[in-house]
Amino acid sequence: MGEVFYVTTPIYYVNDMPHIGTAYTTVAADAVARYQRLKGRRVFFLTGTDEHGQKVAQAAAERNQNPQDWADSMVPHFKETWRILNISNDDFIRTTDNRHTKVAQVFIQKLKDKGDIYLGTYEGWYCVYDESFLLSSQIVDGGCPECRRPVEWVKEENYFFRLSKYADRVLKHIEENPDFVQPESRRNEVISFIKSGLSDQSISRTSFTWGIPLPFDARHVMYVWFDALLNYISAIDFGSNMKRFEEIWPADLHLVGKEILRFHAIIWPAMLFAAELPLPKRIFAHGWLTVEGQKMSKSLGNVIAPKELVDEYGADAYRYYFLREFSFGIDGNFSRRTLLGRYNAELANDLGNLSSRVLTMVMKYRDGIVPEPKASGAEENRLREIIPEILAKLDVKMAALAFNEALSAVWDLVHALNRYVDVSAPWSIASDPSKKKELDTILYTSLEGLRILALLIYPFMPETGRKIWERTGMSEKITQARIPEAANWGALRPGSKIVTGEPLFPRKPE
RNA sequence: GGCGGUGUAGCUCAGCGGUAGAGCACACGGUUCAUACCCGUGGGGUCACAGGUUCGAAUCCUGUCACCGCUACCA
Repeated sequence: MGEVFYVTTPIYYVNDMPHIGTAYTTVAADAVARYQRLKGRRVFFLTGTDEHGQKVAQAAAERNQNPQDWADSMVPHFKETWRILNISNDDFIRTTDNRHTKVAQVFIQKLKDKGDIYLGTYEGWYCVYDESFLLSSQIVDGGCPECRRPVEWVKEENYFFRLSKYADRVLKHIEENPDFVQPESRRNEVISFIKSGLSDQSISRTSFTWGIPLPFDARHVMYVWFDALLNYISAIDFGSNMKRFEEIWPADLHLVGKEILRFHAIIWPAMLFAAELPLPKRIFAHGWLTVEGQKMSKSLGNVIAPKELVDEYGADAYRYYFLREFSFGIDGNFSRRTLLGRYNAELANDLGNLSSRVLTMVMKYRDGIVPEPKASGAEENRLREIIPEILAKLDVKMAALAFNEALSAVWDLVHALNRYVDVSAPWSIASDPSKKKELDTILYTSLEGLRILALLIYPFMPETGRKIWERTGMSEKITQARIPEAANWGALRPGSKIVTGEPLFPRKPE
């Protein structure tokens, strides 16, 4: 079971356009997926959209559209955003897909048959926007404590899921598996929340119809969260192709924002226990992004679309910035100043310039032909020795989802290469025929270092990794390369032809 | 109110019992292959504050202040 490395993003709610917060999760998931593929794992990387619920129905009604048309019109914005960010998802699930609604119905029927779902009545306050029931004590100034919108008094018949029945099992699982919910601070919050007592969850609605009908009572539609969580199994053919399902499930990693951790860490495991399915191996809640020190919100008008930044900096610089600047588990602040600063200092000056200077010298001194290296000296050995260390560190940091530290480790190689070139000073011996072998060795070593660097960069910046790889004269595709083998010294063949090109990251004015 | 976290160089943060660290910014030196880039060196911190434990505390304990998260409750 679960031979495939299965990584997921949340499915994004179609009422909002994708923004840098949405993309943050997806970019991180993509780096994980690409890194695992680079290591030779079979990977299944899933993202998608969450399309049911009252909010969608209302948004559609405001535009005189039916909900399906409205959702259909929103989905391309997500797909396009993932395309321009070079996201390598293997599938895109929509909760309005037939394959999803079928699975959701099969799943809920199974729980009903088991007696884990019962009919009850709810009377109380309800926030339409958040689709959540509220205690009167939670009401703040007559509004929802979360979104501040007015609340409604409702009385309706609902089906309930016996969450309370599984509370102890979920708690035990979280306590016995320290890696199940991360980071630790979030795990502690989840534990204390469960300990404070869980009540059964209302999982159906009758006040509107935009949802998946309950197979055992067509007057009800499924509560949007119950529906949404099931995307993780509907996309991999639960119930219809169990062979495939078992190859992929359980998920190795659910990446979520901190605001939806509770659904993933409590309700989802309880649902899986009820269905007698294995639990995901790990749920990681990342932090939120502020923009120039302020919470990102429509009312403040500071919501940033990824496209805006990609148009200016390119997809790879975008990806690099968001993975390098922030510590994944905690909140971070996006600012134009730090984006520009990292772009110029780390991408243009450090990496781009390194690539230029090495390739230019090979072109200039050896007509673009990869030279045959001779005996390694102390500086060559020093450079070569750090590569296994960096590989090891990269692996540890990627396992911890510490993308910023992983990239920092990769940049150790960038700096080491720049230092190597300086110390070796190939330009000082370029015109001395008696130093030909020495120059050959320096140029080969620089190129080979650059080639390996391309490989390590690839999960984070796929286009840049590919370009550098090809420019160093590698004819094999980087997509076929695997670490650690491809990171072994000496794969670059003397006699190959290197390629120069436009600067990878042209410096931008401050 | 309860539980938890954070407070370290101008900025962002790492360190979490053994002589204060990184990157950026700043200053100086080297170099000229390269995207006016790279490499090296340096200045800069009573590690929030006050007590305590210890041979020794940024690191452990207690208290205070500030900010943050989760949660509860009163009106």
